[in-house]
Amino acid sequence: MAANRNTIIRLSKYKSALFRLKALGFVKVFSDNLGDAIGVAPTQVRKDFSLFGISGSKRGGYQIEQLIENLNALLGKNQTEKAILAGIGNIGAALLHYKGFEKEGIKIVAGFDIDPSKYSKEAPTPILPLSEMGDFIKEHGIKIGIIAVPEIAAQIVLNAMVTSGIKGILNFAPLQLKSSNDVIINNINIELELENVIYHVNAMSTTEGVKSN
Amino acid sequence: MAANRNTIIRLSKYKSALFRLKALGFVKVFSDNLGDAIGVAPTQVRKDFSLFGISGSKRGGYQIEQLIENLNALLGKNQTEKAILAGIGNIGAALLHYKGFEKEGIKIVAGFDIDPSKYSKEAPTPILPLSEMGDFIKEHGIKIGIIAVPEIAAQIVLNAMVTSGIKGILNFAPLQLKSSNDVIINNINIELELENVIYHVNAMSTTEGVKSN
DNA sequence: TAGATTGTTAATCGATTAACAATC
DNA sequence: TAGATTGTTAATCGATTAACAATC
Repeated sequence: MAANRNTIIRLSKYKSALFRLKALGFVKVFSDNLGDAIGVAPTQVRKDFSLFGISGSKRGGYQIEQLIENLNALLGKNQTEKAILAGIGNIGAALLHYKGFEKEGIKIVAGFDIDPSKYSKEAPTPILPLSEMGDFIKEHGIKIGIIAVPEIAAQIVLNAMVTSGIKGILNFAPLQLKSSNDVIINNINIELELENVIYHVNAMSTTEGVKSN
Repeated sequence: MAANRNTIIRLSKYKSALFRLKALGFVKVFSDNLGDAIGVAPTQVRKDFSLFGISGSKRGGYQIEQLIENLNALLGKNQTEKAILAGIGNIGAALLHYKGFEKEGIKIVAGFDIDPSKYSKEAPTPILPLSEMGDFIKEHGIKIGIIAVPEIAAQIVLNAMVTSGIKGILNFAPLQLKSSNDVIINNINIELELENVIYHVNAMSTTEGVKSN
């Protein structure tokens, strides 16, 4: 009934699809089109919108422009969201330079690491000692943290973030992090996702007759 | 009933937890412990195992060593799995150097890009022209591909992979890729996951009374 | 108007959890 | 044996989908 994780993920997907449609010059859209675009049933689309009080017109579908505005308001994309990043290793450095965040209104305002050779206080996005992270979070009122430190350090970094006021975390360390339930943690475990692909590929080739080879 | 995505993800998580328990010197484990470890109900654990014919002993729980073996066999982790990577940008380069795959028996055997300055045929993991990807896949019988190219190139790269025989894909380009249903595609959309965290943080602070601030 | 599409209620489906007999 | 834990069936829960009245 409520706004569960999958519902929100779908809202974000609708928004991406709407931007693409808008870029193509479309002005209105039907639940049918939008369903096709993100691979769900049209009823699902209408149900999702109705859940958040977004309505279209009975015969004319939804106005794309207005729908985007509604979704932006809902997803909190009307102001830029500041985030910090802990761990400037492989993944961390990639995230730091990742272009995709900007268009979603997300800005990584600082990175933190324990390795002094990584520090660069004058960079556009400064890299600072991990020991300064807590103060930085408090001083700038940051709510969102990204964890890209090694597995062994992840829980400690998490605790430091939460203690200083972080409320939402995207975690790339390959373990299930735990915290009190007034903190949102979203775990992205790349190994696990790849392992999952491999499983399904192998399962497929054994179940449904081996092809070619 | 069948082995859906979430079930497999849980199996992988059990396996990680079991490795940790084993490292701590434990020999056997109960569904209760394992449930705690990955945050699910003990019944869920037993159900999952029973689904794959993994059984314990009525009074003594499960032998960790044996359980790991069972899970490895199931998840196809008994032999190394070869994968290729398309797109050596921020994310691609990070994945190329990512240490986590090795311990899961996954090896990226080659990277591909269109930028000649990225090529390095002699590197331990060679970076080759994207145009050679198809032949490489066929020649080495690769089944798993990772896509880390820009959004605009993703569908083309996907098609090239599938045409050459790739059966499973982990996609980091921020769009929902589509293919025939004998190809497994697992989309990791980092922006979307972060946006999701932000939504829930904002939703929380408005619903459950703003705290401190 | 007739036709098409929304919005919502009811039905279905699938996954999780509870209950409990079997048994170590 | 008594107590604890598995394995599985039945119940519950939640999310998706179908159906259809309202209406543009």
